[in-house]
Amino acid sequence: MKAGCSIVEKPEGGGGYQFPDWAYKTESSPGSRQIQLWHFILELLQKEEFRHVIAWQQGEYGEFVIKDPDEVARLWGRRKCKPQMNYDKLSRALRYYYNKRILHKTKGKRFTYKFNFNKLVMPNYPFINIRSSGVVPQSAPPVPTASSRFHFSPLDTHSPTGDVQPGRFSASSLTASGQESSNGTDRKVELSELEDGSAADWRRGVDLMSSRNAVSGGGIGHQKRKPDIMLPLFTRPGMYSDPHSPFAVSPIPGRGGVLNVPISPALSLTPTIFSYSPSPGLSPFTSSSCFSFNPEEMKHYLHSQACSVFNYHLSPRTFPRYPGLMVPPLQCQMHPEESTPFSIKLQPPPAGRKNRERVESSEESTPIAAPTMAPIPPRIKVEPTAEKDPESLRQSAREKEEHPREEGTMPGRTTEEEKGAVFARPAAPPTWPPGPTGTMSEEPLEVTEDSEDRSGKEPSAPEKKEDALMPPKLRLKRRWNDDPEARELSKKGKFLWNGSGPRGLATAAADA
DNA sequence: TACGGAAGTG
DNA sequence: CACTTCCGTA
Repeated sequence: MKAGCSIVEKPEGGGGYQFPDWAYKTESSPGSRQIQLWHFILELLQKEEFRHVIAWQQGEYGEFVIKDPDEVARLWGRRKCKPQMNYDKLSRALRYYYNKRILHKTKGKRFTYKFNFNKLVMPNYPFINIRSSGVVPQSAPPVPTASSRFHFSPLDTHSPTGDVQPGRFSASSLTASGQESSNGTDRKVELSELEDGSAADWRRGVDLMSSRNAVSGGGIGHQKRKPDIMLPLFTRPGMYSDPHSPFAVSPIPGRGGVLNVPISPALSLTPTIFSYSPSPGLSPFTSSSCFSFNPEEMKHYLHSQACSVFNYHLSPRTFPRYPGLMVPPLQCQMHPEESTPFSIKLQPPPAGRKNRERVESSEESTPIAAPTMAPIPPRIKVEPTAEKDPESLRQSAREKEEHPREEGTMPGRTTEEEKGAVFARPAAPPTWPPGPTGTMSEEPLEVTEDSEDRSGKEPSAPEKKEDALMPPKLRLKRRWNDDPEARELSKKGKFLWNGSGPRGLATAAADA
C-alpha cells in the first residue's frame, strides 16, 4: 500500500489528461524519475499562488527566497510523499545542489538561494532568454544568460504533434560573436569540464540529441561530434500552449515551444532543465516568439551572458541529458505540487533509516490526517497555500492567455526592450519589467523586500581567468558560490572552467 | 541558520 | 542517482 500518498490525480476540471507513462520518463531515466527538487522549486516559483511561500528575489537573477520554509517543505513532502519532510531535509537536498551547481546559497540572506540558470538555461535556450521579463507573473529573474552557441537543430521530426518546423534554426551561422564557429566549438565542449565526468554527461546528452536530430533531420551531420548543442525545438503548430506548463509558455504560437517544454512534473527529469524557462514567469521567451536573432543581438546576448556567466559559472553538468524534449503535447494541467500525473510512488513509511522510530508522526502511514496541512485530504490536494489548486491552474492558464498578447506584441520588435532588460546588467534590476507591453498585472508586491538586493555583487569579471581549468575531482567539491567562496576557492586555484560549455562565453566576455 | 558527512532508500 | 534521514559542527 503505498497508496498512501496518492496524490495523483488528474485534473478533473481540466479534463484530465494524463500523460502517458513514457512521458514521465525521459530517455535517460532508467526507471522513471520523479520530479526533482529543483524542478519543483521552479514550479513553485513560477506560480503565483506560491508567492508567499517562495518567490523570486528580484535583485538577482535566479535568486529566490523561501519565505515559508515549512510550507515549501511540506509541499515538497507532499509531492514526494514524504510526510516527514521538513525544511531541514529539504535544505539538505538543496545543499546537494551546490555541488551540482544547480543552485547555490546566497549567503547572508536567509532562505535565499540562487539558481544557476546559466547552466540550466543557457545552453538550452541561448538567445531565447533574451527577454526575461516580459511578463512574468511572479518576478522572474531576468536571466541574462544566453549562451554562446546556438544551434538549434532540427528538432526531431518526430514530434508528436507533428509539428515541426518552425523551430529549427541554426544559429551557427549567426555566430554571434563571430567566434563561434561551429566546429571550433566542439572543442569547447571539451573544455573545461570535460575533464570530469560531468562534461561527459553533458556531452552525452547532447549527443543523444544530436543523434536524434541527425536521424530525423540530420541537421548537423555529425552525429557524433555534435557541433553544438542542439535543442530540439518542438514547436507546435500554433497553438500549443501548455496550459499546464508551469512556465507556461503561453499560448503563443509559434515557437514558443522550443523551450517550453513544460517543466511539468512530467518531465521532471533533469532534462527539464531546458524545458523550463528560466524566467519563471510565464514565458520569457514566449514573448520572443519570434526571435529574430541578428548578429548584433547575439552579440548582446553573449555579452550579457558573459556577464552572467561569470557570475554563475555554469557547468554542463546541469543539463544532463536531454530527455524528452520531444514531449508530446502534454497537456495536463497540474499543479506543481499536487497533481502529479506520474505515478507517484508512495514511499513507505519511514522505513528509511533503520526505523529509528519516528513514531512521532505516524502520519506517514496515514496520510489522511493532514498533519500540518491539516484539512487537506491527501488526495485532494488542496493546499492551504495554494488554496486554489484547480483554480490556480486555470489561473495560470488564464494568465497566459492574457499575457500572450504582450508577448505577441513584440515579436521582434520588443527586442530592444528585451535586450534592455536583459542586458541591463545583471546587477540590479529593480523592477524589471518595464514591460514591453506592460499589460501585465503582475505587481511587485513583495518586491519591497526583494528589491533590496542591495548587494551589488557581481564580482564576475575577474573570475574569468579562473576558469581556466580545474582538476577533475575538484569539480564536485567546488562550489561556485558567487563571490566569496568562489573567490576563496579560486584563490586556491581550484576551479574554473568556462562557463557553459561553449567557450563562446568566455570569449564573448572577453570581447566585451 | 547553514553546512556537509554518512548511511540509507527506491 | 537523487534524494531522505540523522547528526555533529559552526
